[in-house]
Amino acid sequence: MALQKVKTMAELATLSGISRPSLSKYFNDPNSVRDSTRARILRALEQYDYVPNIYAVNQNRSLTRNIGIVVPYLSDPFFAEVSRNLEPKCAQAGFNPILLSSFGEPERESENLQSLRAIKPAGVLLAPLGERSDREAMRAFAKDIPTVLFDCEIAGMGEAHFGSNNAQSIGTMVEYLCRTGEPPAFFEMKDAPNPNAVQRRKAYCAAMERLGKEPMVLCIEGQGWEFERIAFRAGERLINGGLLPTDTVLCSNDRLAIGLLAVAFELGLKVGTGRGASLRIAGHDDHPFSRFTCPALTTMSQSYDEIASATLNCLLDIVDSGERPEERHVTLFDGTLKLRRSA
Amino acid sequence: MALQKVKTMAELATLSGISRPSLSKYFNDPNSVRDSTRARILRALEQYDYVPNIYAVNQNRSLTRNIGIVVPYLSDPFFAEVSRNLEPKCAQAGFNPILLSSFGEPERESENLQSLRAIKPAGVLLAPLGERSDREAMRAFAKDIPTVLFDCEIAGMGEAHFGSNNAQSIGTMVEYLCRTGEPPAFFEMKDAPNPNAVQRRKAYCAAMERLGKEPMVLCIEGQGWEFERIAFRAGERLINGGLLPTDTVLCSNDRLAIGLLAVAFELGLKVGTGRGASLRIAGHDDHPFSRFTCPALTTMSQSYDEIASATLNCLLDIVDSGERPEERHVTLFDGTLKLRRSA
DNA sequence: CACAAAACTTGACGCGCGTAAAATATTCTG
DNA sequence: CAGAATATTTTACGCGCGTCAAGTTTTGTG
Repeated sequence: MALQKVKTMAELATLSGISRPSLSKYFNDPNSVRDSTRARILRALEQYDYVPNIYAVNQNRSLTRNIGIVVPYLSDPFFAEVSRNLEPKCAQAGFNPILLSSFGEPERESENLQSLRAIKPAGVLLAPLGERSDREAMRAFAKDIPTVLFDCEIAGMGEAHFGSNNAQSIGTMVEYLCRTGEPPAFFEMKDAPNPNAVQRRKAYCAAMERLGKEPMVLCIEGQGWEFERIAFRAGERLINGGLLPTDTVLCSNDRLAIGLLAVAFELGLKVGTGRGASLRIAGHDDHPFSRFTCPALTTMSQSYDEIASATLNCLLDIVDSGERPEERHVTLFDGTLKLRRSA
Repeated sequence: MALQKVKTMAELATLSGISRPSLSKYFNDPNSVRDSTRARILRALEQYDYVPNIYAVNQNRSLTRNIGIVVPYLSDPFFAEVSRNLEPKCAQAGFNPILLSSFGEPERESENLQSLRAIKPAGVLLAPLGERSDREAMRAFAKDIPTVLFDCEIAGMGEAHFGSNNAQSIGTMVEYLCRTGEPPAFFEMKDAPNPNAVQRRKAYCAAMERLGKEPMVLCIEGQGWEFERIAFRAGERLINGGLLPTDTVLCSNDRLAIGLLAVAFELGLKVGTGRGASLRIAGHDDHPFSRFTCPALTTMSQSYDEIASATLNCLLDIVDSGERPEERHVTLFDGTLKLRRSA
């Protein structure tokens, strides 16, 4: 703790007897100097408290060691979890993650990209808001700075995309629900803020038709990201009005399912598969709270970790190689069925 | 969109006919130049696409316009909400918020403070992990950089503290529960990671004694931040073992209550105040999900917004004035009772 | 209109570090 | 151990901007 503070590299150079360019090389890549030199530097760093001034460093580098991470909503456990996975991995690769949330607002998303520009990041991991995103601004951004999309796909945007295989996961769920009871209706928001929702509806319809059933889509009104509340209100109308076409509802995502479960409970409907139950509800995403709903929610889990890792690795490859891939790759991960009590 | 990109201030100076020092003054504080000059600069900025290089700017400033925000857990809706409130307010005050989450790990918290050091922020808003925080490192940090604590108090640390008035809020809840039914037992984690928990237990005991009741503390085992799961397991044992001393349980926070509600449901216990209900459960925090639990959770709400604003304003005052306050102020906000169905 | 005060321009230096070129030292090869 | 190959040191410049000092212009006052 009694380390002597050293402010500049030049000072450290005179104190340690190592030339400043060598120190500079070392801090840019410790392996770029000879073993013996690295040992000497490490010894010096044990003795003196020196950290390179990041502002001076970045001023002279066209590419910084920053990686921007832009997500639509930090409160959403999916993105909180993804960012948690991402941070240490960035750090380990020698990059500095900068986390920005758009809080569901397209203006905020554009601002985030704008402020990232000022930071000159080596690359950006972007989960776009979706339909409401300013595509033009985003495209311009992705052209200047290597950008990899995850979660939400926007065709042709960025160097690659990583997300969940909605066709597979919704298909699996529909197949399960049909096998074990009445075929499900599909519960979704009309103005879905996210292309995943559209893909999931299509996957639902395709799966139903494949199984020879008539698709039943319950398209509810509602704006914004307060999914639970929107689902609660709509569910109230549907249940009270006797408008549910079947006793099984597959929700486009867990947060809608949580709202629907809440209103079913409040209205005295027993949800589940056992005797006495009059409604089955299933979700999609394996939201952290879904195992604590009443009853616990049957859902499709996506591997947060897998998606996060793959996205980051893709970006790191691009950054390290210094060249953008010619082809844009799309990688989708299969979900797995989480069988719980609600369906 | 056809704006000509201008890279340096000098270039902008020659193009616009305004001297570079004047431009520099303008970018540091638009009001520091004469109205007519400002108008000319603004006109130039409409014509040319210029943004000061933040690295060059910050290199020459001892105090940057960055504000660090360090929270224990971003997945936790309280902090997600606080950070959402904070971001635009920082931006409006001309500061750049940098959000860092410690993900419940003390090492990560120390690393976050360390990396903030490198960024030389004007100030930091810090919600410490609590007991497990590295106090020595934190104190050293707070000595170097103006730091204001929120949510979790650590005596004497930082310039000020803003949090919730646990004595008032728990007192209010205990009083309500006693008035409307059996006196509550208090459900909490044994190794609470946060001083708020300790304060809440004390507040509970004090309130019970004030009302002439015997405090009943249910102290459950469990480590980490997976509160729902911990509460679920412990609740299972308590309920199955018939170990609940009363039909009313006040949980130290909503996430514990959510776990307890889930297990009560699973075990077939009816929770609520109506006839047929055999258990009342109350929480604390007004977690965003608490209105969608089954039944909806009665809890104490804290004003996220108020706490966030007050904390930031305090820091901005310190930063703007450039002087640390002599006295350390502690401000606690009262909670309000959210009466729902669970108690 | 004269004069002082305020704002501006010109010119110059420094911040801490990346990086290039040339000279010197070290390590490796046979 | 000689010679080549590789690392390091020395020296020097530039990055884009903050900021200072001196001189010039503009503004406001009586």
